Amino acid sequence: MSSSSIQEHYPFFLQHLQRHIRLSDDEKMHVCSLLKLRRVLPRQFLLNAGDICKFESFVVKGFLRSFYLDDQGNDFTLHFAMEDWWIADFASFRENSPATRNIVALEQSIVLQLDKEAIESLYRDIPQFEHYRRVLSENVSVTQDERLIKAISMSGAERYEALIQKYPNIEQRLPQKHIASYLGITPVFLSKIRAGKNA
Amino acid sequence: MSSSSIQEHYPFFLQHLQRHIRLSDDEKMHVCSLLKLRRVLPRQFLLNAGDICKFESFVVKGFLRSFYLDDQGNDFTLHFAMEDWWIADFASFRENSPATRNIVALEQSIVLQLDKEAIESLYRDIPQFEHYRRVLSENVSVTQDERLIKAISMSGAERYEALIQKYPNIEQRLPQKHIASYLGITPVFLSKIRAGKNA
DNA sequence: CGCGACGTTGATTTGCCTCAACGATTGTGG
DNA sequence: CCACAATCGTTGAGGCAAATCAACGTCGCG
Repeated sequence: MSSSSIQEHYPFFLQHLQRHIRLSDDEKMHVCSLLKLRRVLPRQFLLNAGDICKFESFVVKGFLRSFYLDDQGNDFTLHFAMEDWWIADFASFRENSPATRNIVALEQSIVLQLDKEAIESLYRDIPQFEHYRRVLSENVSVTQDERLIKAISMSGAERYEALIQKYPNIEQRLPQKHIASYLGITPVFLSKIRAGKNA
Repeated sequence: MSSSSIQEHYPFFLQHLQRHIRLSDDEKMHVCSLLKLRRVLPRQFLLNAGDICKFESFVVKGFLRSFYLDDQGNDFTLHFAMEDWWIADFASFRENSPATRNIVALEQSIVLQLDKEAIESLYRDIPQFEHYRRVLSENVSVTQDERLIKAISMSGAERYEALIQKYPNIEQRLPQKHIASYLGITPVFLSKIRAGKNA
């Protein structure tokens, strides 16, 4: 049934790349040749905390979540990733250190993966690639910064408002408890926020 | 008195750069020729919210703080910068948009500045520079990520502990109210945390 | 059908804030 | 050089936002 080949996902990936850099046909082929296809089912883990994160994963289809479990078992959602996003434990990936986060699929998903060797070879062979990664990383920094301001300066209800403002359809794709853990509040409290809104 | 010239600070800056990339003598000269020296006195602003951030500033000496003021006048410390660090409103710098943060000197400080034009010319002339910036930006992302985890998952007291663990001498250089606003708590509450510790 | 995951709602507790008053220190002008 | 104001940290009283605990209804699934 779903035995589609990796090639059919190249255009989507290249479209993403070309929003940042311009590549020759040879270069496009080269990049694509390094990609690995991986399918994950709902609830399946792409990365377990403690393991070393060997891949960065570009989401072609689906929805994933990275989260941190503290010693008491509390679940903190760190990031989501949907189509056109990358996800990984970047600290673990860079340092070859044990991951502090888990990554799990919420929906059946398809990702394209690059390992460290592949990325480093791309830095060598395609100068533009370093530029692409630099810009991407700067985007992440800026986004993180905004999120930090929100975490510190806004109330739970305000953060919820800001989130559904930014991602209006996130409530369709994501159970409330994960939205809550992303916002840094309990599901119970999120439920009360939502109840208050419709009063 | 303190009419030292910019040249005397080149070695410190180059030492920093060379921790990341290797440059020829010509390239070193070129980079340095683009730097602008700026001195700031305690309480003097390097950037006002609303203005466009025209420079990224590398701290040669001193201590600076970036902070966000919300509509009610609450002061949230976003970042510090001491010797060997960069500071700027990176979102404003990249987009030429009005800054959302202020940057102010806490001590008499000396910074070396690069404007956008300089940085873009360095991307053109020194391929290594893109690498340097990519790595730097990744470092920022990872650090931010850690801070976000802490903000969401730890109590005020725990965050305080983690901070003085990481920067043991920060209490000497920084008034408590700024530490508090960095941690996302009130100075009053920080004082009580500290009182509790010595019990 | 019955079990487990999820969301809701209410009662209670707690972490942190606000407000206010008080020393200690610093800086400033007479 | 002293007097005064301003800033900073501390401490206590009271309040609010959000957590915890617990009970209940709903839904999807074995």
